[in-house]
Amino acid sequence: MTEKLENTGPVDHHRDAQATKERLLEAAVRLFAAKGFQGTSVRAVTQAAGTSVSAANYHFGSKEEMLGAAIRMRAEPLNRRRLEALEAVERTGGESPTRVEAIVGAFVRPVFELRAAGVPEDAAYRGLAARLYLDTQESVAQIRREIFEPVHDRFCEALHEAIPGASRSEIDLALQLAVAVLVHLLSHDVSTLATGGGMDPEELVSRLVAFAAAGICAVVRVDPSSESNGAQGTAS
Amino acid sequence: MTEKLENTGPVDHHRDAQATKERLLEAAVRLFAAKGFQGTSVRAVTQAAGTSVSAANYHFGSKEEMLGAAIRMRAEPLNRRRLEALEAVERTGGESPTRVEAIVGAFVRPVFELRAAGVPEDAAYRGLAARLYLDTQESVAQIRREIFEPVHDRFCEALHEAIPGASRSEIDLALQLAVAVLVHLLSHDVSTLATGGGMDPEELVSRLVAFAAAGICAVVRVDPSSESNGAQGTAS
DNA sequence: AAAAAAATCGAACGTATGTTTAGAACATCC
DNA sequence: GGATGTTCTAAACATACGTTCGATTTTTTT
Repeated sequence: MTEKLENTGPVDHHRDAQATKERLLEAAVRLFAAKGFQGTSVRAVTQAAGTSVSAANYHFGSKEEMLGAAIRMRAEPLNRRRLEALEAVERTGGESPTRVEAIVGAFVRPVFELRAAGVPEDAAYRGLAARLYLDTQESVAQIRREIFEPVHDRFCEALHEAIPGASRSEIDLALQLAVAVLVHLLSHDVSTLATGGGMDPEELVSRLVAFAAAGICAVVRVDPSSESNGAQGTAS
Repeated sequence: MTEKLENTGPVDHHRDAQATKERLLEAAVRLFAAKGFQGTSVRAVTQAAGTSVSAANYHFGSKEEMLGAAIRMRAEPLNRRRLEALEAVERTGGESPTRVEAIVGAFVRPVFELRAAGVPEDAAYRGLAARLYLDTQESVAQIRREIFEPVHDRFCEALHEAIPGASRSEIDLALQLAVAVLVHLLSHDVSTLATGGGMDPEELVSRLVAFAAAGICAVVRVDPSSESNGAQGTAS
């Protein structure tokens, strides 16, 4: 049992205490984010962490469990901040369109504020979270569901209350699409997108929130009987 | 040199003519779509096509080139239909919000109409197109740019004309976010999403178009000087 | 200080990968 | 009908992968 060790202070039990496990986790976050799960070998992670392959399997048992541990480490502070922000929104009232945008903001903004919250290497984690959403491999999808589904459901409820007329499946679709927009921005380098387009990152996030909130409202407002909605049907 | 062979007609050079190459391409589309590029081995493709590994490398030279050929085969009809639909929209006038939705529809709807256009296995290709957008591996990203960037630029121009007040970078961001929404719907099984939510696929597509169009309009309408836009800044 | 447990390492195992090679079947051309 | 080029195959190749094993070092316990 090497599970807990609260005092991460400057103890010199041996050369670098249990730093190996932490170095492995940080290297895992960075590499999995940069090259994906399948694209990253255990050897690449251990090499980046300055240790051996067997050390990784000693601490995590398998590559998949290593990914799970790396994600859990970073996802928990994110989930906490998201729920905090949502509760803050719920305490202050507001009309429907404004409220939707506030809820979306509570979901989106914490991702970009991890550094401010004291969690380092946030850029790498953003990439990892995006990977999590994009990977369709079952073992990865399982980790994703385990970690993000409770928070997703919680935001669904909040949206449902903010948009009383909508059905549960409409809300669910709307939130899924909003998440897709966020993930897209995360999977591409945010700073590149911003500077390339002449926006500072904060403005980029605001526009993302505006896009998603407007989209959600639009999805939900569609009349359930309308069919000829777009430009052309099956024109050829 | 086995490069070109224009006469794809019913010649019976030997037992099944050049059917091997086509069987390889179809198996490649299906498997790459289902399990991604890295997750699909050359052997899996050749086994599904009922041929040998060396046949694949004989026809394509490498795994990457096999992916490229598979994508090109399916992407060209899609691109053609998208541009046709866009031209149809441009011939008919319309005010800004309606016009944006029509342009988005011209981008989105052809993806779901490939079967109607006579291209089989469209479901598999939808998955492959989504993979293309999600994969960050450079060799895959290169194929994506080569195939989709011209069409993307064309739609950017159309949106730019439909929304006169917006800057080029705003339009680019808006279209990227719209693409993200489409890709998300493609990467998950559309029919599953639809039946699970009690919508028929056509309605789902209409809602997707509505989401993206509303989002685009919202992104572009943001005042370039506003900053306190969302719900909370860095509350904690 | 002796014994026990935990942590780490180098090396190996078995398998799977993308690619290459040498040659067999087949069609086409002179 | 033999020469030629195309299409395909089985086998081998070299490498990379995730995991396991035995031994060694370090820390904790007694």
